Parts: sequence; structure tokens; C-alpha cells
Amino acid sequence: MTNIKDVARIAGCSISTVSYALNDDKRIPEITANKIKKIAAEIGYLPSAAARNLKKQRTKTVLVAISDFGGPVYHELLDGIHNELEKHSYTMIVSTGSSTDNLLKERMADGTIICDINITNKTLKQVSKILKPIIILDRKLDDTELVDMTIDNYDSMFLLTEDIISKGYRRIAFCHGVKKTYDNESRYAGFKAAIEKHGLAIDREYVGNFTKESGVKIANSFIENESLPEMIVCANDEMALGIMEVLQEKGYKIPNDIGISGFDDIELSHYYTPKLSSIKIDRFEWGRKIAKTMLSLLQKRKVEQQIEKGELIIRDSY
Amino acid sequence: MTNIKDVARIAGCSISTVSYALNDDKRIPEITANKIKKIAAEIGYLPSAAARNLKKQRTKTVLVAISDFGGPVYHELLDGIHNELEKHSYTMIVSTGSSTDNLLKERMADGTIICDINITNKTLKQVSKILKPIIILDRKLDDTELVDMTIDNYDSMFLLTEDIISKGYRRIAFCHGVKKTYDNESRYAGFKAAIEKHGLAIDREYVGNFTKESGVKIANSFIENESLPEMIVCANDEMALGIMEVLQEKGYKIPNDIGISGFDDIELSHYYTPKLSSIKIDRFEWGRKIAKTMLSLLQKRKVEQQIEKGELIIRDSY
DNA sequence: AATAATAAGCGAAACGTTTCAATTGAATTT
DNA sequence: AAATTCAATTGAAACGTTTCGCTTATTATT
Repeated sequence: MTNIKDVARIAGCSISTVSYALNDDKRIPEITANKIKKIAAEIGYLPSAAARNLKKQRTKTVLVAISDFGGPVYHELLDGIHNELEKHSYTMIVSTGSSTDNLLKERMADGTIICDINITNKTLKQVSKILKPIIILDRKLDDTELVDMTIDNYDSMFLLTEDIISKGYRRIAFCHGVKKTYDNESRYAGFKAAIEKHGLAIDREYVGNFTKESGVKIANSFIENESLPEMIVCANDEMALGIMEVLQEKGYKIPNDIGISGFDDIELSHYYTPKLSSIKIDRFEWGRKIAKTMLSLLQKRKVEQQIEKGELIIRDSY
Repeated sequence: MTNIKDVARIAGCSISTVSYALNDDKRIPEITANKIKKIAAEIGYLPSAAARNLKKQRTKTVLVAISDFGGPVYHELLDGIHNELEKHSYTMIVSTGSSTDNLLKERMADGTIICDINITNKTLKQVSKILKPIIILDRKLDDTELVDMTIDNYDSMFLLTEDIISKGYRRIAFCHGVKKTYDNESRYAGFKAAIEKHGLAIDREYVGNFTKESGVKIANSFIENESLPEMIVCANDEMALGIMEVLQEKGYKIPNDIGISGFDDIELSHYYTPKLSSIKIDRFEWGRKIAKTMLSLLQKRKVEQQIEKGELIIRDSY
């Protein structure tokens, strides 16, 4: 692999001149700079990120750690983050699992955005002491070292529930995702608050794990032994779709026999009939805000906490 | 940020001893090594990837460049690649767009897997001279510097078409994706070969761009002015779904009035009625093979060209 | 003509590791 | 008691950049 020394040798100048030329430093006249650039291109010189990063003590890179590449909601989020970062000529790298661990352990990036539910709060608190800045998504942590950014689960779910109540529903059940997660608990809290505000009681509660399969399982089990509630509010879309699918197979009409709602407004929902009522987060926009926050942090600027608003999408499922 | 020097100072030993200790070199007795590790943990020492990479002249990292994070087929592929790489303690980083350019330009990874249709063949040939190894997916390039890995578009499509013909279909149309792409042309070639082998002629050809929207557009246009073929073979699932959706809206029964087939067997297809007949590639397995090939290349071993087989998934759409 | 100002280029240190080769001191063999 | 081996540790070079401060050559100013 050729290096800056080779370029200097061939160009018949010093290493520093090459460096200045390639970085468009005004002290090198254009004619020399062009000559040097030409030679660099000819011999296929590529600068070493390692050397540069070492010297400059920064990588101009932001790491985004995600749980897996399959989730239906990451796509826009990542696009949004990338869109903002590239405006500031930052590079975004994405990783999962053990690769994330490696990248964190070796500080390959200037900043990290964590959107990976498999990383425990404990690990996070440890790493946040050493490695800054870190933004953690969809979690609340009482740690001053890291910045958390969340979506407005509580308010959105509160409003959705109020809308449901206003439509006349009374016996309303809640389907949990993974308990103790921030997403689940804040959505549940919003639901509960609305129910209580209107003098109702929660009809019953199911517990899934945010997957469609868990929705299917729940629906299969309750369908055998119980009378149904009038409405099931689900902590996310995927579980709602699973439940809906089973109910429809068994001949129930939605929303006539029973209403159902989700959260996230994932694309898949658009392919179901009836179309699922849900809460939509503009994740591209949210991603951009996250990236902006990261860029501020990288410039050691203080950032104020903000919460991304959701939008009620009322369609045909209740 | 603390460095190895700090650890050495506090431990009261030399830098080299710290380095050996932290890398579990047998020449440092366990008791000293543990003491050093303890100190390193206490002061939150994290080694600098930049320094290490510079010295070792490798990053233990493989870059996977993809077109975007939304595609329905990347998920399993990335999981497969990652699965294999992590077994060999390699780190996988994923990037798109301008981030990919940056990462390539600065050689942040030891090897690159390119699965990004936005990178032109020209760019690829240029970069492959300088930056090795590179594996390019779903493309054929007559370049000895890079390794291409493809799926068995031709044979799979040939077999699918033969199956269609054996079911009695005669007036069979083909719906192209983006022309000139390897995926489209090889699938088309397989289709054409089967048609010709059985003494038939291609009924007609449509041209889309691999998206569902293009399928919708095609269906809307032909539905107005033409009699339909008996069967439409599509270059991928998404276009097939778009066509199917429009046909069904207009009251056509599939497969009774017209048959349709796809390619890729994407997850979304499972949610349509009738279920789409298609060709399934085990992309997790394929990903693992790709990673294995990359690991061989990184060890300067020769690799033999291989093609990932597809599986006919015959369901209800013809 | 002498001096000052500017332009163009260069030398060398520094960034934080790894690793070869050397050193020290203790234990073992002769 | 001297010589040899071995274990534990260390010093220093190297990886490829960037960048400060310096030198030299040229041009402008007096």
C-alpha cells in the first residue's frame, strides 16, 4: 500500500508539502497542489484513516448501534441520522451485537447513538463514564453522562386512548410488550392515565413481547376461554397485527365485533384490512434531530432535552 | 482520555509490560497481569483503535456497503455475514451513500463487501485496483482484482419458467426490473431460454424498476388498453405484488384469470392472498458463504467462484 | 541598494500502540 | 565460585499522518 512518503518521493517534495496539498491548504500554490494530486491519484494513494485519526484524535465518525437489521422502524431513523450527519461531512457506521462491543471497546467513533435493546443499562452506565458522547434512544436513564432521547409514548397513548373512549368503547384491554422496557411502561402509563381520567377500569391485560408471534399466541389463548373485551389497545403494531390475524381467521369482524389499535404505524400495517389505527412517529425527522444533538455534543455544546411527538393515525380498526 | 502510558505510570511498570499484559502475552505472569488489568479497568482505559490499527496495519473490520437500510432482502444477508465474521472475531460495519465513500477513501476496513447498486462499475474498477479485497454482490464484472458472488438467477428462473409451462401456460409475459442490471438480465435470460426450449415465444415484455410502485404503474397501463397474457413472470416479488394488487382491485381473480410469479420470496409476500409463487434464496446462508470467502481473501488464499442456488417456492399465484 | 514583507516549502515532533531485541536479576548447573 | 539458563521486564523503533515553527527564495517597499 502506497503512503504519503511515496507521493513525496515521486513528486520530489517533502511529506508536509504533500499533506498540505492534499488537504487544500492555501499555502501550497494551485499548480504544485495539482501536480501532487495527480501523482497521488496515479499511484493510487489512499490516506490511512488510522494514522490520521491517531494524529487528529478524532474519527469524524458516528456509530449507530442497533439490535438487528430487520426491525421495521430502523430504516427511516437511520436514513434521518445519516442525512444530517453527511451534511456535516461525518461518516455514519452501523453495527450490531458483538461488532458493537468491539467498536465501543476500541473507540472507533467520536460519538455513539445506541438503539440496541440488548445492551443493558448497567453496561451503558459503565461505558458512558469513559466514552463520550453517547445518546441512548427509547430509554430513560438517570445518568448525567449520557443523553437520552425518547418519543412521546405517554402523551400519544393518552390521546389515542381518549379518542377510543370518545368513540364509546368501555371494556378496554391492554396488550403489553416486553415489561419494564421504557417503551412498554410509558405507553402503558399513558393508557392507564386516560382510562382513569375517564373513571374507567382497565378491562384486562395481556403480556406479549412486541412481536407478531406473541400477538398470535395471546389471541389464540384468549379466544378459547374468555369473552372478549370491546377493544384491545396494543403496545405496538406487530402484536396488534398478530392478534388481528387470529381474530379474523376465527371469523370475528374488526372493528364491528372488537376494536384494536397499535403503535408505530409500521409499513406492514398498510397491507392489512382493516387498516390499523396507530401512532405514527416521523422517524426520519427524529433521526435528524438525534444527529443534530450528536453534532452539538461533539462540539461540547449543551443540549436541551427534547421529546419527539407522535401523530394519531385513526383508520379503520376501531 | 487515558492511554497506555497512564496505566504504566500508575502500575509502576513500562508501557510494553502493560501492552503484553492486556494482550494476555504469556511472558507476563498472571499476578502482574491481573494487577495491570485491574488498574486499567479502574481508570477506564480503552485502547485506541487508531494507534493499534496503525501499528498492526489491519483493522480486523469488514465493511459492508449497502444501498439503503430499507430493502427487504438485506436483513438476513447482513445477519449471515455478521454471524460468520464474529466467529473469527472480526467486526462488521455497515454503511450507505456518502459514508461508504468516506470509509473506502480512508481504508477503514480490511475488506469490503459491496451490495450497493449506486456504486458504478467504473468506480468499482478504479477502487478495486487500490483497495483489496473487495467482494461485489449481484454483479458480474470482468475484473480480476475483485471477486463477484451472485445468486443463481438464470437456473432458478429457467426452472420456474419450465414449471409454469408444464402447468399449461402458453401466453407468458415478462416484467423486467431495471434493465442492464445483472439481476434483471440473468433472470430474463433464464426465462427466455426456457421459453425458447419449449418452442414458445415471449408473449410481451413490460419494464419496471424493481419497485412495487412500478408494478402498479405497469398494471394500470396495460389494464386499459390490452387483452392480458395468461401469465406474468416478474423479475422480482415487489413488482409482482404491485401488479397483483391492481389486478385484484379491478376484479381479476388470481390465478384463475391470470397467473403471476415473483423472485426473492420476500417476507411481505406472505401477507398477500393468494400467496405469491417465487424463488427463495437462503440469504442467511449466502451471507455466511460471502463472509467465509472474505475471510479466505484476507488470508490471501485463493477462492473459487461459487453461485448460490435458489429454491422454487410454488404457492398459489399461478 | 538595503530592508522588509511575503510566498513556498521543509524538518521534526507528536499521536498511542505493538513488538523486537536487550537488560536485569534470580535460580540452576557445572 | 563461576558459568549458564531462565523469567520478568524494559527501551526504543516503527506504523502514517498532521502541524508548528523554521528556512530559503522571491517580491515589494523604503
